[in-house]
Amino acid sequence: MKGLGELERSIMDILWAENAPLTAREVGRLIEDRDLAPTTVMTVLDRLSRKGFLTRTRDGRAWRYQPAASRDAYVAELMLEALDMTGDRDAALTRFARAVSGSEAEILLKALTELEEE
Amino acid sequence: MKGLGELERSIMDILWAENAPLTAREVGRLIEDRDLAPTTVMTVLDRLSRKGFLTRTRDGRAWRYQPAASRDAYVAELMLEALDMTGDRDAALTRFARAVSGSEAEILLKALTELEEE
DNA sequence: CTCACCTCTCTACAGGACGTAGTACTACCC
DNA sequence: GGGTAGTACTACGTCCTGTAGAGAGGTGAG
Repeated sequence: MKGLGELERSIMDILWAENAPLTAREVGRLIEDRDLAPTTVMTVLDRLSRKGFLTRTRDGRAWRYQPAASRDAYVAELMLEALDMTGDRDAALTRFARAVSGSEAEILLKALTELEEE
Repeated sequence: MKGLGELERSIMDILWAENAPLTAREVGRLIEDRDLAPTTVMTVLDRLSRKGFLTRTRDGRAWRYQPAASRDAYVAELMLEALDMTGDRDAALTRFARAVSGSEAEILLKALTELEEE
């Protein structure tokens, strides 16, 4: 999986936040801070769907875009990818476990113990 | 933190594997597969140290390079960085926990419970 | 019907990162 | 003193990303 650029991520953030599939125009409207040309938004949406991050379906002559995967799935995949980079996964995992803050450690712990119970 | 290119990562891998600081020539000798010009290796080592991934110290006229952080630390940091990207860290963590394979889940679990005991 | 407009697709371009390497200069060994 | 090793500086092609214009084709208002 490739990483995302800054604008690409902003746009993914918008689509992840929204629950409905959006058109390019709607996405453009939701990026207030930057004053982007409509074609810019379209181009980025197009690239994102070509990269597999977005799915699009026709709505009249417009496309509606929506994330192919949830943000959580994306983040988890990034984390696994990082983990794959190391020779010693155990060491990396241990270090990671120590680095997460307390409340998050609890979340992890809970998710893991639930797994075991299944 | 920025990501690494492919050659950059190969070189980091070599330096992470070796325990001693290496010179450019030594690194070059350890990359057999590719037939790289010595200057290529030097350039990449230089960029890596400028990016903060390597530390270098003089050894006569040559530089000796060594990783600024362990690979595990790097991997853990990448994972945390991915985690920072999400709005809902708990969801991402939960998903991550489900995605790691059984033996790794145990490693994580162990590291986490050890944390609690401290 | 016609014109303004929306949306699409295609094409383009600049800047940065990275892989790759040459050149020029210095210091050292034999 | 010439080959060797090492450095610093410069360079260039490629790919990715941000950014956007041009042109085509449908669509609603008047």
